[in-house]
Amino acid sequence: MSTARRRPGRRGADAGNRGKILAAAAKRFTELGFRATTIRGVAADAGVDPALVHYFFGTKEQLFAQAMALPLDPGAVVEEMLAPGVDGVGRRLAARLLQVLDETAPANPVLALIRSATAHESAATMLREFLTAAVLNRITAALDVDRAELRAALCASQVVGLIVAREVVGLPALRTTDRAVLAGIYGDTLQRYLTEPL
Amino acid sequence: MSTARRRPGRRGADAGNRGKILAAAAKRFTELGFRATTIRGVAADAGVDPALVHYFFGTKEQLFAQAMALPLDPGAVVEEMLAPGVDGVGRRLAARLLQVLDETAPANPVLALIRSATAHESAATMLREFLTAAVLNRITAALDVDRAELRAALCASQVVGLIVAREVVGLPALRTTDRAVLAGIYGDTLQRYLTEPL
DNA sequence: AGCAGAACTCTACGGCTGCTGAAATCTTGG
DNA sequence: CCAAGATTTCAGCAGCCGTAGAGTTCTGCT
Repeated sequence: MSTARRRPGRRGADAGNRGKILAAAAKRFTELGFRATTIRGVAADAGVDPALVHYFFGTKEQLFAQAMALPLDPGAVVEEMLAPGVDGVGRRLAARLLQVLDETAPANPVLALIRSATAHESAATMLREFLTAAVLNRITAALDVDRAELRAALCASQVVGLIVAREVVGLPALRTTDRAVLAGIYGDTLQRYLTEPL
Repeated sequence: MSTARRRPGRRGADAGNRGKILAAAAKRFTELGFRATTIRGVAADAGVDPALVHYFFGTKEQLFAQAMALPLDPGAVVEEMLAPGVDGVGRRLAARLLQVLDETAPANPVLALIRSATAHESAATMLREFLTAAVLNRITAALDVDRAELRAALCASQVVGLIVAREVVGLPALRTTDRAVLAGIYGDTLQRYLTEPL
């Protein structure tokens, strides 16, 4: 039994294999990071020959860039955080982050970048640019405070730490404690990093 | 030229290859994490045949455990943090952490565990136990506060975040800002997590 | 209808990995 | 001084990996 090999050649009009590959790649990259993700594994998830992955997306690095590009679109979130004004922006950030962590666990794209940044320099760069330029610098710029870059970095360090401590290290207290309580605690920290005198 | 292969057989009485292998393994594990470290690479650093690594330490996982066990001995540090009393314990923790990060960069053992925890479950467990049981729980226990486990986890999240943001992501502001300033900011956060009402 | 090209699979190459068994060499105890 | 044991290298197995090239089948245009 078993192999049941499929014949080569073009499939039906809307095979959608390109999309399946992209989805499978995003999933595996987010859960395993760059290095531990294999083209063969992605292809297996998508029900496709590994060579097809290469045919559509080129090298593994190009696949990574394309699979990770889509899930990261923080523009709308930033607007939403800033809309109600400066007061409580830290709290809103923390609450939103915890919500997203719960909803997307364990396949959070930022977590994917963190995992990959370990062994893959370009992922570290993607993550650095995403954290600062795409999210936090926008917030600090809108708040018009001094030492904006430092404030953004402080926030990033607490955000990253929360993600890693919860999802990678798996500290139990961060999983069991009520989300609203955590949002309050971390919100105070972020608010201080953003607007209080340093 | 080159190969200049060495003949097999026992070396001089105090070849010390076992120690060389252990040191090379610790270095590579700390800089690259578990997965990206190869036995062959460790052997090359130690100037030794890869098979000798297996002869001394068994599997790669056993080598990891033995190479990482030594650098993590936080007992004395904890005593030192608590000695002057509760006031300013957060500040002392932050200052000490930043100092150690500077001195050991980029080969910090905790960073090694973080890198490895990505792809290696036992490293995640080691890190979790090290962070909570070996360090932070001792502090919270000595402070006699409520919600000790949560407080320890909060501190761990900020500590881990600082390490990752600085050493893995490489946020510039965290490298250029004066160490004392950072120690003050993070010290306040840790102090709040440890002793303030939540 | 016919043809260009897109989609798809097969096979395979070269390289790297952890790990093993055997042989070679040295040290040490008797 | 010789046997037993410790250390060290060699050679290689089996298994992954990313990637390339050639061949097969289907779609869409004319």
